[in-house]
Amino acid sequence: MFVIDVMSRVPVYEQIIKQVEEQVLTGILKEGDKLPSVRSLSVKLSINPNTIQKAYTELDRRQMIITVPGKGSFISQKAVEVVGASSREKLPELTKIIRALALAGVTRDEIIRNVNEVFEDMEGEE
Amino acid sequence: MFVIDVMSRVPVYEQIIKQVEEQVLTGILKEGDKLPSVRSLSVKLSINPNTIQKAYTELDRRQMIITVPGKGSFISQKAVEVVGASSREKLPELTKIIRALALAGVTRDEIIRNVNEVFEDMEGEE
DNA sequence: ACAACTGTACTAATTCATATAGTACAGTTG
DNA sequence: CAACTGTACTATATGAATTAGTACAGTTGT
Repeated sequence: MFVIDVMSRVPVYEQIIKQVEEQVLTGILKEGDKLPSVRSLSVKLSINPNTIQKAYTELDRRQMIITVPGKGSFISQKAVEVVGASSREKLPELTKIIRALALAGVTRDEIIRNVNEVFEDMEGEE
Repeated sequence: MFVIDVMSRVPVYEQIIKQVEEQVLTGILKEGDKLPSVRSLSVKLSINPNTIQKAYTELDRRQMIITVPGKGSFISQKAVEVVGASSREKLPELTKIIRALALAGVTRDEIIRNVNEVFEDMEGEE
């Protein structure tokens, strides 16, 4: 369900958040789907429960999931909308990377080819 | 010369390295240019000299600069080549961001428009 | 009612990279 | 010789991330 790299400089709780977002976007996780419980996931990943809880608390704050005490945490109805909006905020980041690549001598055609490849790959997956 | 954000999660020494790389790529820094001395830069930026030294040591290890004990640190002849090569390694990162944007509903046209804008802006600057 | 699950809250301790502080040594410049 | 340059080293401090442990409360199924 989740793959954690404990050596990464990205905090574990952020890795979890990111992977939930990705799986919501790709449709792996849909509205109403239940996330693993804090305790069970902590066992599966060999991560302290508090770290998992931190991720879940943040996901709940963003309204990506709805947590019901005693029942569990579930993907919210607004999840796709929320993560879609936050992803759009990455457009400036895209611009920065393109600039860096361009300065390094990567051509416009090369980048556009890359863009097209990504879209074609994704259409192939659907 | 350098702008440091001490609140950033990116370490100060990495910020310095990044800005030297950028300035080499944009031509602000050219072969033979002298970097500020470790001590003077530490005063300018109000950063501990050891932090500056860490950045310079790493730049030297990458052969971006050549340091001459007693004289100073200078942009190397290989600098553009080195930073260009490392920037190319960011192509996979570009792919990841494009995927995320695409999943979030950003269209192919929208992204390609962004690519073209960046290149047109850069041509305007030259 | 009870056992086994669920989320939540809280304090304390630990770990680690980053950054700071201070000192010392050696080469260069004018 | 004074004032600069880079380098090396140890010790300390800081703060985020993580771990550890405990406790409380709601839900589920038998």
